Amino acid sequence: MLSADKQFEILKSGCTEIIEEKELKDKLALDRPLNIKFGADPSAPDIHLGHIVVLDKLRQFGELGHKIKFIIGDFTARIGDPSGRSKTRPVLSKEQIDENSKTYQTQIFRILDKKYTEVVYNSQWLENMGLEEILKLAAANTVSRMLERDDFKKRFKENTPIRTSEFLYPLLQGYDSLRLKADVEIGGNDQLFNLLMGRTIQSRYGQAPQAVMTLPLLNGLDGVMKMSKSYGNYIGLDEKTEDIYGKVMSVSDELMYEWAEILSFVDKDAVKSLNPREAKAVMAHNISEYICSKADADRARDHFENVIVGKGVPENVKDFFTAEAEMFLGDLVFASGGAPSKTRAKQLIEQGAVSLSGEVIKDFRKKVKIEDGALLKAGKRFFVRLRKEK
RNA sequence: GGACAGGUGGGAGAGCGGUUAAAUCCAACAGACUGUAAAUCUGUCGUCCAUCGGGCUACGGUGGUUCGAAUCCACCCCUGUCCA
Repeated sequence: MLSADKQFEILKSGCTEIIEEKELKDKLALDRPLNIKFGADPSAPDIHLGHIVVLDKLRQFGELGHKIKFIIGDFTARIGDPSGRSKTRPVLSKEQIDENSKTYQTQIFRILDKKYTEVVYNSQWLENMGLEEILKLAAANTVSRMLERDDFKKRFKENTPIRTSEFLYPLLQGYDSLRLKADVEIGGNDQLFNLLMGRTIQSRYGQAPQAVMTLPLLNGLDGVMKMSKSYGNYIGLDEKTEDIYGKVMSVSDELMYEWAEILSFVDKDAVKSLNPREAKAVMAHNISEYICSKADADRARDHFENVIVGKGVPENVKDFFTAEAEMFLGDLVFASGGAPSKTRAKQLIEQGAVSLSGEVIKDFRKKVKIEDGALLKAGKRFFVRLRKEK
């Protein structure tokens, strides 16, 4: 193991806050693998770029020889984490949560190594918790302290509902720390309150409080709200590399610089010195490579330059089979999946977004012959090759 | 338990008997332009049939009043405020 000072130096980089720095140093000096806790809420199945900030930090811990306790909050997901919310989260069914946790795991192990990671479900101890225990736990905090939380305060002020159950969430999360004997818990900036609750609970039960480490939140594609599945402004780990690359390219110049600061694997110097167009391409490549692979990232870049910038045709175009000899263009666009409805197809066509074998057609009622191998394009990104069904 | 306010399209938020598929803003999509799927400008933005145009569905739910309802009435469900 590296010396405590060395470890601390590595771990500290990129953090927003460490509580307390001295405590963390002391723990590292114990010279044993520490229990590093991270809780994930399986209310949405997709891991996105925003999660990577934290996952990357966990990876560092793991590689330094510590043990990652990756909690799937399957039980707490039934309450819904109020953090950073302006609304009560929708409560999920058990089935949905199970489903989500599965996809979750396959995704996290693309970044974390199984050798230092242990996955635990908090339903293991929360499911059969007795009322007596719950009451004891609930006594660990006061209503006014709960209302000090910014998100609760806001909702309270704006008269949006706060369920009593939501008050339990941080307490249960703190209880998780107790059960896992967590030495350190890390999470996003918005988790600060929940993380600190772990310390409170641990102390109350006579356990040494965990050190807390928070990492910056990544703003989503819109550049305004934090990246989140429910806002639809995210880049998912499971997306096609072409889409990941493209989404990064579509980010505003401003957001690009923000991301470059936060994401450790982006070549900051290059991004700062190049012009925005080039800088964004570098960042898009860095991110694609981190999530997928170098080969995929290269392919995505070529695709982008060729198809989007050069208005060319992608290499692998899907086939659309039909037995018809001729069709109305509008129907063709709809049937081939180029538009979600016929009305949409019509609109696309009238806007000049549809072309057949390179020729733009603006008449959605035009009967077009289905020629084997003809290329249909609808909008910037939809391509399909027509095939005659025998 | 009582009094009051409110529930509108992906989100925010107008409308309060017909001229409203429903203002406006945001998001989304398309086109132009460009250094980019940035920015900017223009357009589109329920759905089905129809190349004019015409249906159907839609304003928490169910029923009702009316020639006609998102708009009025009744009951129900949900949310907030104040009082207890």
